[in-house]
Amino acid sequence: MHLEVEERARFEAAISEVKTLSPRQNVLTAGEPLDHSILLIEGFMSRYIDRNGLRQLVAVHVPGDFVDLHAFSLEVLDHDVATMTAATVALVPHSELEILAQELPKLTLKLRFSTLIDAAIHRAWLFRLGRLNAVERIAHFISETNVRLMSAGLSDGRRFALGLIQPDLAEICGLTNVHIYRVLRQLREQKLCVFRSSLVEILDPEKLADQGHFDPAYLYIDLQSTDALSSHQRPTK
Amino acid sequence: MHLEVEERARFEAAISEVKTLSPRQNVLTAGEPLDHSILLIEGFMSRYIDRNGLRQLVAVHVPGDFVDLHAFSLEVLDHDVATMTAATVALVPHSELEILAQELPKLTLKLRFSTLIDAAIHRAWLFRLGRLNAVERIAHFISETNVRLMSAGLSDGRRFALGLIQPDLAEICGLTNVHIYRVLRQLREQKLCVFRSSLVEILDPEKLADQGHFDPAYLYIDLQSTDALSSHQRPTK
DNA sequence: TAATCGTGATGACACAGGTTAATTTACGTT
DNA sequence: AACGTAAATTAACCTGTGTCATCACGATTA
Repeated sequence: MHLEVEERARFEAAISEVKTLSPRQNVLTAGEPLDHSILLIEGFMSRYIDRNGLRQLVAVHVPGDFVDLHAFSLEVLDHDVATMTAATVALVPHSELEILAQELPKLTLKLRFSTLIDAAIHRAWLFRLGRLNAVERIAHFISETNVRLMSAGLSDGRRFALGLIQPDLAEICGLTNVHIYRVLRQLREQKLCVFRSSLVEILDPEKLADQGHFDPAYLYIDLQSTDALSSHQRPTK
Repeated sequence: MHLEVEERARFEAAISEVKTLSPRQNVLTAGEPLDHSILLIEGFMSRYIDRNGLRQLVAVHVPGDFVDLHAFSLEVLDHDVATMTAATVALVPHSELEILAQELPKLTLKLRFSTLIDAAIHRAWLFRLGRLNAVERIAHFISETNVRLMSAGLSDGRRFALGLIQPDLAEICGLTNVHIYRVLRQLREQKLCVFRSSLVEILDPEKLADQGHFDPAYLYIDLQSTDALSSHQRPTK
C-alpha cells in the first residue's frame, strides 16, 4: 500500500503501542469486544475459525498487513487471531482511526481497499478449497504467498522464509497433516518446490502456479509500487 | 440493514435504473471495469470464480443484498456475477455513491458494515469447505440461508422458496451433483430437511444447524430489527 | 544423561466422495 | 402433442484422502 509522506507520518502518530509477541500465541478470541486494530510489522500471523475443535485458517498475514482492520466496524470478531512466528505488531486505537478517517479521507480509501483485498483473498481460498485437489491447493497457497511476500520485499520470487509447519498447511488447505506430508514429497519429487518449515524454495514458479490454477489478479498488486505499509520499518530492499 | 427515513429517500434517489433480469444469466464478468453497483431487490443471484472451467460459487445473494458493493472501491471484480432465478435489481452509479458518502457519512458506515458481513460469510464458507463433510456442508448452507432469508422476511424459519438446483448446491459446497443427490436423500431420510429446487422445508431446524456446526453469530443479525434494505419494495414480511 | 515433546516421516487399511454411464422425470418450445 | 434439453435419480466402480499406529529426530527441560 503506497502512502503519501503526510499520511505515513499521521498514521504512525496514531500508533498507541508497539509490541513483541511470542510464537504460537493466541492474540484475539472470537466475540471479545475490541477497541483497537493490529498492524503486523514483522513475523507471520493467522486468523482462524475454531468450532467444536475443528480448526480452519481463514487468513495468513505477512508483514505490512492490517490483521483485523475489519474489527473497526464490526466491533466484535467472528474468528480468532494468533501468531504463527514471533511477531512485532503496532496497535492502532479505533478512536484514532476515526479521527484519521476525518482528517485524511484518502488514507481511509486506501484502508478500505485493503479490507476489500482481504475479502478477495478469502474468495480465492474458497476456490482453492472447493475445487482444487490436495497438490493443487498447496501449489496455489505457496504461489499466493510468494507473490504477497514479493510485494512486501520478503521474497525474491524463488526463496522465502515462512514460519509455517506442516500442520499449519493442513489447517490452511483443509487437509490432514499426514496428507500434507505426501503432497510435499510429491512437489519435491516433481522438482516444483521444496517446503521446509524455515524456508520455502520454489524451483519452478511458473509450473507451480499452473498446477495451482493461480492467477495473481485478485491480489490487485500494482507491480510498479510494491512498497508495503511497513517497509519503512525495515531496510527497504 | 436499518435505514433512517432520510437515508432511504436519499438512497432511492441515487438509483439510476431498475431492471428485470432473466434467470441463469451472466451479469458481470471478472475483470471488466464497473461504474455502478447492483442492489438485489427480488430473486437470487450468485458470485462465482471460474478458472479453467472449474466453477466455485463464492456467494449467494438474497433480496436486500448489495451484490457488488465492493466493486465501488476495487473498480474491477475478481469474480463473475450471475442471476440464479429471475431477478429485479436496482443500479446505483458509483458517482452517486461517492456523493452519498459525503452527504450521509452514517449511511456510508452502514454500507461498509454490509461489505464486512459479506467477508464474514466468506469466512464461514471457508470453514464449511475446509472442515465439514458433505452432509455437514449442506446442513450448514441451508441453515445459513434460512437465517438470512428470515432476516429478509422471506422464510418463516421452516419453509422458504429458493431458486437453487442440485448443481448449484454442488458449486456452493465443493461437491459433485451426483453426491449432492446422495446427501439430500440422506437428509430427507433423517427427517432433517427436504430440498426441492422450488421449496426448502426444514423439518428440524435445530438438529440441522447442529449437524452443520452452524452458529449465526457471524451474520451479525440484530434480531430486533430485521427489515431488509429492500423491504420497502415489498409488503413487509 | 535421561526424559519429554513437537515435528517430520512412513505404512496399512478404510471409506467418503468422485467418475462414468444410463434411465427417468420435468419443463419449456415449437 | 411432440420434441429437446436440463435436472433428478440410480448403480457400479474407483481413487484420493483420512485414520491409526509407529518410529526417528532434534530441541528443551529436568
